[in-house]
Amino acid sequence: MNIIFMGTPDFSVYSMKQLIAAGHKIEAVFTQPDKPQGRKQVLTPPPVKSYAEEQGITVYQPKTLRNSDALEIIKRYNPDLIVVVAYGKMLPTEILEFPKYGCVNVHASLLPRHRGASPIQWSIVCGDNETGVTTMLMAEGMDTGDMLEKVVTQINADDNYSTLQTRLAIMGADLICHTVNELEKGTIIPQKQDESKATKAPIITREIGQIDFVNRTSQEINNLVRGFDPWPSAYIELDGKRLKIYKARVLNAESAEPGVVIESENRLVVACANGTALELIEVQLEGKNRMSATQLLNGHPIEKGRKLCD
RNA sequence: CGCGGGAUGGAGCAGUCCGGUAGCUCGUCGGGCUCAUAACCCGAAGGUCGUAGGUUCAAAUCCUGCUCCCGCAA
Repeated sequence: MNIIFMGTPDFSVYSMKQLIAAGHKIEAVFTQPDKPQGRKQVLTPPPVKSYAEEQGITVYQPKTLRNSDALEIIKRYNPDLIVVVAYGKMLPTEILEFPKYGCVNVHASLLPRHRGASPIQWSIVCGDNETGVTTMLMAEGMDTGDMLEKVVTQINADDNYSTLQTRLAIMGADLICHTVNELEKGTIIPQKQDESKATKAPIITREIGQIDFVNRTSQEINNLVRGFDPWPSAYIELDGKRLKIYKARVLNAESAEPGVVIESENRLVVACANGTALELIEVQLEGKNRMSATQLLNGHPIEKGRKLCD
């Protein structure tokens, strides 16, 4: 098949590579414009662009697809199919309807659960036991298209955003290749999404990572820690500085006021809601490197009984 | 030149404003206590204070250049 590929982050590169390996011809690539990144604010190309250039594929980085320019480009290539993987822009109807086989999206959740920009993080934060990848025929709404194929994976206790993202990217790459082949053969019957079961996975912002010991159980907080590792990470305020939490452990119920430090000698344990408690294991203080809670306590003693959360 | 924090024995920090014999918590090693211990007690080793230069009788500390790490921002 002749394909136009649209995607931006590393997650997308997996699918793109696999499609090429499967013998599909990627005619052109659409990706987000280069953005300033890092401490020096250097203009950096998205991973998909770097890979496309390696492969000698033409790259387009329009600010928007909602004008005639984008449609003209696509008409010129006359693709059989457009594959969209974490592109980060909505496609207008004219583009959605143009290719012979339509536009297929790879979405990193089991739709209709977690529609939106950050399905992987939210699946962990919400405490889901399983998640997966869904391919769908794109429609106008946000991830509302008819579903084509799904694969499922368990979310393990030691999964974090990073590990799950990599696993889903690999699964997604295999799935999209399979879906494309099946589409070509015409053997898939698209299935409508059950609107009543739809949930949203809005884009992640830093503030969502703020830990609330008072109103959340240690299990919920640990999910937040895992879902936001390594970015943007769950955090608390400590002496006016931000303390990121990268690794924690859920402990048995303790009868203590939520938000209070109940152990601070060799390890750091904080009481949470509903009689639960969380041991902070790996942390990072603003301006410092990542360290164990024990190391933190060596240099920054924290009194037992202190309240860490308002 | 986007804003900001930092570099001090193996680890995490204090000391820097107000120059003058480098300290704390841990780790390591040796000894003791104990049925035993990751617990406790006693003792020891280990630092050209990131780097280059300057000021000074004297610099971790003041001044200047450089390198590296990190937070914000994405």
